[in-house]
Amino acid sequence: MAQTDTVTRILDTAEVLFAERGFAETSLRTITSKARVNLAAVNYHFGSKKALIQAVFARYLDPFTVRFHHALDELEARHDDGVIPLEELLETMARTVLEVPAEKHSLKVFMKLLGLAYSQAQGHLRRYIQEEYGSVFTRFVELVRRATPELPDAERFWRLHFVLGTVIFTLSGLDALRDIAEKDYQEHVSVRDLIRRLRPVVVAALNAPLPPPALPRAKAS
Amino acid sequence: MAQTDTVTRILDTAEVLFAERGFAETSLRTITSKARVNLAAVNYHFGSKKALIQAVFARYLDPFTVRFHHALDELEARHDDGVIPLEELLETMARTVLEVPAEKHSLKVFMKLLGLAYSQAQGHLRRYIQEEYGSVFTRFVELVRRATPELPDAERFWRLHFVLGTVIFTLSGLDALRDIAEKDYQEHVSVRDLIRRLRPVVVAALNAPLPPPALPRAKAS
DNA sequence: TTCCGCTGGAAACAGTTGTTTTAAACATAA
DNA sequence: TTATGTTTAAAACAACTGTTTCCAGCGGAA
Repeated sequence: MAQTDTVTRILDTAEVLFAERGFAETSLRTITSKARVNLAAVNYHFGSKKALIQAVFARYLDPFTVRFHHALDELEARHDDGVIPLEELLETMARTVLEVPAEKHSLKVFMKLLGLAYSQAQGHLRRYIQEEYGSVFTRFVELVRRATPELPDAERFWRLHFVLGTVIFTLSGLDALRDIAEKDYQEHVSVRDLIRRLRPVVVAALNAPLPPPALPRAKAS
Repeated sequence: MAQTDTVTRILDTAEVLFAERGFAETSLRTITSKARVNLAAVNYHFGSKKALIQAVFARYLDPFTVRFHHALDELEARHDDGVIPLEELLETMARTVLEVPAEKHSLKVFMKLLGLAYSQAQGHLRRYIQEEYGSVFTRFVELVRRATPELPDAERFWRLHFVLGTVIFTLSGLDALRDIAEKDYQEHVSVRDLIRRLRPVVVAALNAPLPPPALPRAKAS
């Protein structure tokens, strides 16, 4: 069982280093030396650095999508009118996100990786995630649509991305923010605390009054 | 005046490339060849790649802080009780952010750079921005504090970062999101449209009801 | 004119990158 | 035993990185 050891040791080391420094700033030599495996092992087991990056994500996202689909199945079964209250949807998503990394890995690392996936160039990664895991997101959006029928489609689209930004930004920059917060307010902040604070804000954001209609752009003066 | 030409040509090219690919993924050779200047010009005029990166930010942030301080001065002068309504504060900030890049450069690039500054490792950049421009942010936070006296300090701290995440995330990923939105909703979205949509959401987020008090963490079962 | 500081061009520097190849060791299973 | 798939070791590969050096040209000042 030495083979599994090598693969998981590479993944464990790589995800931490990627989360700390980003993808381009982390060399294979740094990973393999810290993981105490041979340099060639990465290309042997994964094929390339790109594939390694995708594998790191897959290890989180595969169990997440499975669990999230299951959770949504149960939720839909409990509401036979097909309409699930917004709070329950958000609650379910939060619970699933919390559960998955808790099994073996750090939630902090997971969120930081998600943040990187959005901000780093790495076109192949965005494409990979979209193609591989886009369907869960689509399903979730459709359920949110039924839960907020009064919201115009375009408005809901944007607001979902607004709150997505809030969550990813906050949780992926958690370490730096936590340092500031603890220094200024002498208060320890766990991820669960943060989610507790996040919930009313997200609900309020989605239920905010509609913006005034767009005015035709006036000639600049 | 050939010297200024070279410097600004480097900056103009660098900011676009940085925004598109990130810092580590953009080599000096790519910049200098696209800008049609000599490779050595970067180290000659700026000293190093790090300094180039900081110079790119300074070109945006220097005029921004000046204008923002002025705008806040005027705002404080108009409210002699020292309390400025939250909506006015947000409105002023949005206007200033919109004005600065409009002079010469693209707002999209500016926001993407801000997003990179947060997510990319680049410790030197965060330190530089914090030391160089932290005071404007501190002033703004203090004004927000007076505008929302009912909010506990820690709660306001976190909510400000929540909305900061929303804005940076949305505006820095604008291109990708716009593509999806236009395909699905046949609606063109300008940055000003987005800010119009953003306003009620941000206000609602800051004014959301307080979360329930934290429960002591139960032993996992 | 001569001189000097600034700018630009081309080349070279030294180091790192991802990847591949060679080889030898190792375990497990047919 | 003979295979088979893993793992390590060491080295080399070609490409690319940021940085530095050397030298030619330039403008304006003496």
